[in-house]
Amino acid sequence: MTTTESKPAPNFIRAMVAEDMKTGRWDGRVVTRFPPEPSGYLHIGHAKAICISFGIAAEYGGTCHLRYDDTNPIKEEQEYIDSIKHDIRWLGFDWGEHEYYASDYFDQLYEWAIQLIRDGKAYVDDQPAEEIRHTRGTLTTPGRESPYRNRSVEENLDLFQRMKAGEFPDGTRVLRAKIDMASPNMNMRDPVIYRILHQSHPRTADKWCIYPMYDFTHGQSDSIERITHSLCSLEFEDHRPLYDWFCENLGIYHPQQTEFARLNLTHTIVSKRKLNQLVKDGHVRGWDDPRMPTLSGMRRRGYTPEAIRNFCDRIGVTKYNSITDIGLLEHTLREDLNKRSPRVMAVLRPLKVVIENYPEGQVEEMDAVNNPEDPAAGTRKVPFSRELYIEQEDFMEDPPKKFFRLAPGREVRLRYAYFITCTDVVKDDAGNVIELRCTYDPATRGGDAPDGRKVKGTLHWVSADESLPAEVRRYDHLFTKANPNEVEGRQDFTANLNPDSLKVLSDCRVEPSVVGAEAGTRYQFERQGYFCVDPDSTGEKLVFNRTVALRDTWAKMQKAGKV
RNA sequence: UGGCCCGUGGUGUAAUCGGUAACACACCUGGUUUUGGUCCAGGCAUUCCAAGUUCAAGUCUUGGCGGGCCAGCCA
Repeated sequence: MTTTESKPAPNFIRAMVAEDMKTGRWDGRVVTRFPPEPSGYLHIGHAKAICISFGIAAEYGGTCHLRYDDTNPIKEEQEYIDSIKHDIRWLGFDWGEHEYYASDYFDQLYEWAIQLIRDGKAYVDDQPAEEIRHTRGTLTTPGRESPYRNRSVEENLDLFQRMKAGEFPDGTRVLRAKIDMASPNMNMRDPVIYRILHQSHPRTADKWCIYPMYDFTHGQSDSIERITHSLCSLEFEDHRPLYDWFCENLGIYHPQQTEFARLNLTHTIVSKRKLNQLVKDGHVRGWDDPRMPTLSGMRRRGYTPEAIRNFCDRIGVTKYNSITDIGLLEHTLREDLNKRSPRVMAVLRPLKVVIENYPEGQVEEMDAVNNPEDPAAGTRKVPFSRELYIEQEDFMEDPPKKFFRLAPGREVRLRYAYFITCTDVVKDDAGNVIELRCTYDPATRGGDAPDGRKVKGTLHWVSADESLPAEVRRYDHLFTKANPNEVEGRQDFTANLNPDSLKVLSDCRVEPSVVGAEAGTRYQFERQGYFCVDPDSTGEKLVFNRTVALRDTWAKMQKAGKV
């Protein structure tokens, strides 16, 4: 298998790790982690994070842990835990033995909470949520201290233990860190670190009715696992002081958190909440709908892990909030697919062609190259006969100057077969072209004219009788606008959903060589694009997803009005 | 009128201790071609602005301007 694995460009994180290795800051260790919350499916944005954390660890012979940040049982499910593992493996990464769950640390976390209380650095607050919100202050004004802030250690200990014992209903009390209600950083204004949630957990079942918050879990989990470089996205920058505060005040091993910008892609949404909404509201067929930017959707669409990894290597890593052109993703996809996909001929919108001077009942087996990029892929036979199908858009009755395809009186080449000339056009009562009458030149067998005459166009085709029926699902961007969040008035991002993101072509014909192809098999349909077999395929009818179209200079010319 | 972070071509990135802007995508030209694909050649930026330091500034300093994030008992 030929693939193009590009090297990741230098970036500030790599530079930092290289420096740490040089100075021996972590005794030569590199331990990173990928910490998903199992509350949804992984998407292309996660792929970037995965490539960074797993990639850097691998580069330095270190390890990258898979750790589920499962501290909120209200949102988390086993289904997500399973899909996440599957997707990371598919992407090509391996966490080995290092599969962890923050929930495995709940006992330790509880002990640390007790420690903070004993040290006078945490207290139980009886204020309701609204009151806590009110007294937190605003971005420009300091917060007010809770009246419960100075309870005795004994009372705090007692209350916290009773919270754990299930004596209080949800929302009635929380444990807060005692830091600084006047801090300009909202995260430091006595953050809530434990809340009461009488909710069964996918892993710990009903053992707990209090659950630690992210801030009280993440850094400590990193610490327990002796992570060296805790790489996360920019929105956690403001949380780093808190991360550091817990490590310092607990007196535990202290990893380095470093933030980078998350991926934004044009015409795409990468927000778990919004992706969830698309699924729940039925805008797409599920998490693995081929239009979704989820790894499962992209897999079903026909993306290769290599293409995604290459993409991630090329977008770089910075602290700048950028929006990457989805064209780059499509480029790395084509680049990979071009090298590995066997070529095949398929007609998506069939137009019948009858070769009048070709013997009735005769079928010839034409030799076709499987992959011009890979001689080792060999050749195959494609049946040719008197009645064929070509693409409707490959014929024009009154073509513009630069149209190189078939038209009345024009001669073109049928790929790997013969030169044919259109002699007549058959129409229905409505005036639609329903059939072409043509003649062929027997001397051009294989596609070359012995007399050296040239044709401008080469068309793909299938034999009417020998070809197989198929359905093709043609996808376009899920959102019409480059920035789907750009809406007017009260609209939300769904207002930018592309009504033509899925176009089903149900009367397609494919050459017989693909018979029985298994779901996931990829092909290039010559002159059209890359396609893969969808699991919806049946014995009677293959269903294909268009992974990505070939570059189409002709379409571009038409669009630019240069025709 | 708080704090933190960021600002290099249309886009995304690169540029060792300051040394005279590189790569990719996109776009435009042209060439090759039995895929209007691939491939090949060429074109496309005075680094947000303004001062300052320096022989020399994308890199350092100061001041502007612009953008992002933060007021969940989400992560």
